[in-house]
Amino acid sequence: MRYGKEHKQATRQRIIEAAGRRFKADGIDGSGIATLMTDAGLTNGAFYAHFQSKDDLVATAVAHELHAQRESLDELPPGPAGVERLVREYLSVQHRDDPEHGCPSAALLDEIGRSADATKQAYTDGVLAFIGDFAARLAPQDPQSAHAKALSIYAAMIGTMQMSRAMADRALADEILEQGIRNVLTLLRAEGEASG
Amino acid sequence: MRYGKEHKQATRQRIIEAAGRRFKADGIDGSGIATLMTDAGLTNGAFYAHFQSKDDLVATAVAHELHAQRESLDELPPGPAGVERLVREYLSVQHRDDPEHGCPSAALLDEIGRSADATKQAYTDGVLAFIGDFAARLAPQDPQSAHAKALSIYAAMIGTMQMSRAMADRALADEILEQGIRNVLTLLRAEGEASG
DNA sequence: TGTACATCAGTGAACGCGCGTTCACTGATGTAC
DNA sequence: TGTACATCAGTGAACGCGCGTTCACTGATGTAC
Repeated sequence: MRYGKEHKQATRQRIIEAAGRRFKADGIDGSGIATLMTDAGLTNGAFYAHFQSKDDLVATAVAHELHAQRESLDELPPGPAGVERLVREYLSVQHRDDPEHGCPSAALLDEIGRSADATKQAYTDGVLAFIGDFAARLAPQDPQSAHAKALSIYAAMIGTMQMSRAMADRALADEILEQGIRNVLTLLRAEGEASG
Repeated sequence: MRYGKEHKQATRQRIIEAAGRRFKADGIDGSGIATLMTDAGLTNGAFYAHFQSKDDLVATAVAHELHAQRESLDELPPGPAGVERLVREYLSVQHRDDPEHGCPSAALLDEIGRSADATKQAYTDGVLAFIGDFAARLAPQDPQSAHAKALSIYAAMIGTMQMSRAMADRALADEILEQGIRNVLTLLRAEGEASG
């Protein structure tokens, strides 16, 4: 099996994307190398031709997930309508019931806090870039002062989503999302309080 | 070794409390039975005299952790000063750097969302009781309408703490806590918006 | 154009280890006489 | 009061299994001649 130059890069990318999904679905500790490689259509042995270790893949996948989340901002309409749509999509039943395709922070944040330095560094870099873009949408004329507000809103959405996912009762879980939407929209409309 | 009637109950309680701390420090998936039992001063074999399975202990420990968090509310002074102290203690550097003795939701919420039904049920019951007491502190004359506000604030604090713990840079992590305090105090002072 | 060879992405078995769980056993204590 | 026995919380070795990681090997393709 000898392939063109792009082939290995494409395989690596396939592993990263499959791993991102699997991590979000089953957790980092809950996802083994053999499963991750099967997801990518390969066998376990090939893993170490692409990554130094599981930690290496985790950091890479976390960076990729946040990059994708950041890019998804580009698909929103400009202005407050776009931000409101983001909030409603984030705190939706669809997102809650499909963590595999959802926010990496909502799925993995407490585990990332216990991870190796490289993973925390990848998360830190990724979240700062995401929050930067998010702040630019909140206040295009003064994104810097909107940074704190963007971060508060992101943190609130993460906590709310995790709480909804942890509920044993579906009606209650739905209610938490609805209250979360109202709460975040209130935060959005409030001017400046959290940006000091 | 034959002991009095209280002995076995006391041992069980010791396992539950040690497990709560270990889970919060290393995660649920990251804590093995042998380690948990060593923490409690026992050997692995004794575990199944106290619990049906690891899942059984997880559900029991989660319930215990939320009960303890609820009881910690009793130590606060009454009125808004007590609530503000809660927020400042929750979003403190001490709490961030000592997850072992901290909030179970901040340490474990995404993992609980992926756990067995019994664990989610224990979490649901525990969090409702905690939020009920918290709401009573927010609005002693109308705790029911404060329920949504209490939940929003708790979710925001959880997300903020997890975010701070995931930062690779300590100054940035500290800043997130400070911004979180300002944000939550603003939410507290806002009247009614999130309680519809 | 046809053949021989080098490359190297991917295979699959194996490594030692810790996992959750089971079980035959121990031995300090409470009870019976 | 002293001895024999029953109890049962706790021990520690073992179970099969999946973990992260290593490695000798395969075999399709690109290159050299």
